[in-house]
Amino acid sequence: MSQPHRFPTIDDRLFLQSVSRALDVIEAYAAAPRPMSLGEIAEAAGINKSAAQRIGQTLLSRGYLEQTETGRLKLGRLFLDRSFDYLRSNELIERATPVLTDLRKAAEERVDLSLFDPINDSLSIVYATRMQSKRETFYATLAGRRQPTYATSGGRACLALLPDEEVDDILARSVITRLTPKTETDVEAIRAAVVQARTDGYCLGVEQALLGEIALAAAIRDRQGRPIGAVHIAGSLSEWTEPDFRRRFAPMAMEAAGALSN
Amino acid sequence: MSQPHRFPTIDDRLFLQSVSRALDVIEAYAAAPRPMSLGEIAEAAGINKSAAQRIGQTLLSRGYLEQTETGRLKLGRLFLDRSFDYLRSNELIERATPVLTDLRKAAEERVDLSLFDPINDSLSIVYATRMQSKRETFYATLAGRRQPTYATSGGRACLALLPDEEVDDILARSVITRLTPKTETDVEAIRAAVVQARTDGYCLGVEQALLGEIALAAAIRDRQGRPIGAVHIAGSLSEWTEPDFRRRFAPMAMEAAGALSN
DNA sequence: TCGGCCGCATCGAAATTCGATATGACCGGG
DNA sequence: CCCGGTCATATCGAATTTCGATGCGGCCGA
Repeated sequence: MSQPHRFPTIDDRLFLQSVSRALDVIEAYAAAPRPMSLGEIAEAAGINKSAAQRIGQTLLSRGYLEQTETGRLKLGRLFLDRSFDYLRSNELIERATPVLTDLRKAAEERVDLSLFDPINDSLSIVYATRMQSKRETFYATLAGRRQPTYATSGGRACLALLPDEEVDDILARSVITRLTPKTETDVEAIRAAVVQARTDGYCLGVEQALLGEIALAAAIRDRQGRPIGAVHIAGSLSEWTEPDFRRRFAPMAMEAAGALSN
Repeated sequence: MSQPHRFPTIDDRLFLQSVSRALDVIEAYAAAPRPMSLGEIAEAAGINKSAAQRIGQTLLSRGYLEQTETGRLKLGRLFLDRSFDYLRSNELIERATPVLTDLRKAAEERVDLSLFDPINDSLSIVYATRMQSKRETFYATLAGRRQPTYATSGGRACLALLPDEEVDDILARSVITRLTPKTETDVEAIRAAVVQARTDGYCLGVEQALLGEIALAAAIRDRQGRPIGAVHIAGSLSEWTEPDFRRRFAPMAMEAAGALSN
């Protein structure tokens, strides 16, 4: 999922190998976040066992890894602390919270804030705030979840704010896979949805990322008019038809996104 | 807040200085999560400017730090990804999500899952899942938030499962400060609340951590009967009297915590 | 009982990291 | 208008720290 982020080119002389390898280790858990032995860590992170041992001990002593009864290593809860620091430091998220709370109350459906992610090549969006409705799947409640830009209403709403070349570039670099049987995989169709979103001011998607889900999002702009994130409203197809959902929630999402734009 | 976690004693030969210093840097943002210059980072993390430069560049190139327009460094959104991995890897959290969703629906108040944290000396609890009710303050919506064990209903409910010596030890090591004007700072009174929770099976606190808030929690036990976390229900004093809140929510919290214990 | 993997430990070699120092840009004040 | 301070960035020789091969005893399943 979160593969190659190494864009700010860096002077090799300033690059700390051991730090980078430590990051490789914690990122190894992204593929399968289960407890691992040193050997497994070494293989998953692409390092030797000695390095895994040193990094493991260091991260363990600092609380970023924890040990199971059998001595295997798993991710430590200190990552929660760091993500808290991040959320707290993000001006948009802080500003968005009361807006989303109101929106959640008015909509009575799940409301999310996602961040557009140029740092990760704009290929994915990250959910930063999630406000549940009645019943939700596990993942739909978790901040930090990533989804491909091309497949989510929020990602498409962000793309709609970019010039055609950039949209084409992002789509070209995207590995388009089916998240659900309904996921649109035809680039032309995705492009059309983006163009539609440009005139509508929001984007609607049906079962694009999750079966049974209808979602609608409006992009949040920065001072230069570039997308920085999106406000999502998501409901169940068992309760909503597409026209009803659109009519009811499009204005709400756009209003919230507008209030957060600047 | 999250100060000295270095308990698993470690063989110095296996300790990676540069990794540890990199962690010092990212933890420096816990004190004040604003963008920092290299000089500020160096001072906050207790390292020299050269080290700050190297670590900064390395973390930047990996996405764990981001750069403002002015070149200052701030926390990167990749911490969201890591916390997602952690949440996803935690068996209790996964198991708790549907239970909490139901509880949230039934209670119509804020519902939280907190983790008791022996790794941090049991001095604090961390919120792992937060399910908002109508209106909430910013921090009350964020996973990763820490609160002192002694001051929260969840922390006290966990303490109630421990033998007296351990309770006394934890309270003795706690730096007791007033989070609100109503925070109980008398150790004897806290101990009494813990004893009360032992017989009640839950713990109730009024404005202990947040003004205007009434909170109630029941502890989750592991197989050995030791506390691993707590289910919280929190409401507003403007809507609830203490007896009503207790009568209505104590059984619900205890049932949920019981279902998650084992 | 054997073989393989486990965590844990050791150690010499040297690559990697260290930290002092330099450069040029920027900013605000005198 | 030109200081003095701080900024990010870059350089470099020294040596500390990291590296990785190797060894140990324990555990588990065959």
